[in-house]
Amino acid sequence: MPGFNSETYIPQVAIDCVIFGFRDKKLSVLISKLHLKGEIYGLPSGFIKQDEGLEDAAQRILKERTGLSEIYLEHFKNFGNANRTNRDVIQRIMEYNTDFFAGLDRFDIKNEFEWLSQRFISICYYALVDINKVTPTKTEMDESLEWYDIHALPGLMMDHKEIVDLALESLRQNLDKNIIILNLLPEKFIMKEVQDLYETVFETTYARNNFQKKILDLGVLDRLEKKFTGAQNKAPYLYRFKK
Amino acid sequence: MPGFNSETYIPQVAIDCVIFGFRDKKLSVLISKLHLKGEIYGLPSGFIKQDEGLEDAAQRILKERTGLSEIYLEHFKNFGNANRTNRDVIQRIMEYNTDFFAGLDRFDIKNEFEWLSQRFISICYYALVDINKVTPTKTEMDESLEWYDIHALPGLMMDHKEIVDLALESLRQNLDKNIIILNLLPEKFIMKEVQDLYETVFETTYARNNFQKKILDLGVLDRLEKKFTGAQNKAPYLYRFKK
DNA sequence: ACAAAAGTGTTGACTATACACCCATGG
DNA sequence: CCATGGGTGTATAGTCAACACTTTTGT
Repeated sequence: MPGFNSETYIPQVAIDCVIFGFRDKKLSVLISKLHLKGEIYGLPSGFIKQDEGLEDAAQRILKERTGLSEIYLEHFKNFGNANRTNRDVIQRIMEYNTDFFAGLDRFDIKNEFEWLSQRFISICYYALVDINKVTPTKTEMDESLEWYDIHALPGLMMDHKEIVDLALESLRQNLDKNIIILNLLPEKFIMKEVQDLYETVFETTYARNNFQKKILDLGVLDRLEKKFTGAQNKAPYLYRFKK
Repeated sequence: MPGFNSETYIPQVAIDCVIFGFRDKKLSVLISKLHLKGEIYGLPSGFIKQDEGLEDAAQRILKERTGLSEIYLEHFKNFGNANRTNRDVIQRIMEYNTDFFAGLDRFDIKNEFEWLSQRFISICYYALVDINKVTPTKTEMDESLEWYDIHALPGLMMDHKEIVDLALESLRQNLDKNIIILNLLPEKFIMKEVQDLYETVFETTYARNNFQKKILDLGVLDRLEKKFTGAQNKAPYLYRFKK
């Protein structure tokens, strides 16, 4: 385990990241499973180094898990109830992993666990990534790090489910205002993919022709060559976001 | 000075509040001037107690300064650059107030100033209050606590000007979505006051009749009795927000 | 030639804004 | 009875969704 202390990290403040990806008409979130026993699932998270800005910390956490730099991310909420701690989770880990901890130095364990069981404020970001570019990379804490359909998440620790729900709500609101959807798509895409994405995020359907008109009228897309898929129908155009 | 330490407060995290009030077609913000020499102006702020939630801390800070409870408030941004400290301000205070500090115990000063000169993350809220109900109340840190027109603020310490600007931007966005404007108005008001408020916040003008229609069509107002002002014109109706 | 799906054009409903008018109030 | 500002109705323009039609592709 890494050395957690207030020399290197800001105490009592954590960053939690809801990383959204989109594929096959499904909106997915990257979820980590701890490599200790007890079936503990949670959002990718980390702490803020003393010599590091908030967004920098989030970008570092994201880079560790996805391999990507300069990810689009948005702060959407702080969580900071007075009784907001990891203690339940840590208790459970201790119970399920007595064998593992038996082999470790008592002082080290005490140190780490004291840090982790503090009352924590979580600064929460959601990130939008091109799922094709991501290679989920486990940290030393993780047994697995995988995409889960946002509607089929495993049970998450602490209030992480609530965090995901709020991230989705926030994403919806921001999608209406800004053109950030591009971050979830590959560089070139067809209009149907944009429509699928919107329909997935908002859980509704749109009329094909009106949707196309609405998006094109935004004036943010360049029309490129056609995409021949082999299907026996008219080939759709590829688009790319203007720079 | 109060005893700052990590037993009672979460270290390296502060709360800054932009408190908005409205009167005479002016949007105002409550600004504190430190009672030490050096002309230091800043937003009402404070720290989070270990046994206190984030919003609770903000409400406490607001109550101390305004006397009001259950104030409408909204978190709009965190500030957390790596080099974000009070050190410049503290340096200036020290220089301007050598006489004051000469009389104090060295250890106490060192303690307080070490706390205050840490690298800080600011959790920023804006609050909307009925300016008539507020009695600005100085804390022991303040020489004055007064309303300033948002367009005639004194020079503010650190990045507090930037915080105010972002609060205003955030307020504008939320006004469009939600009906939170009521928090800036007295219980009973006439339509012109609502229009003045919108025009002040958005720095524009609206057609009187269409504005009235738009607001009434929202269906959130109860029409009350007329308000006779003594002016030689038709008396406007008073309104109140529905519960 | 035909099925499937992409692209475009047209209509009608709804909404927002501009314009016009009438009404109450106190001097 | 007049100046002033408040309240309401109507016409027009602009926006958005429903419908209809044409085009392209591979079998």
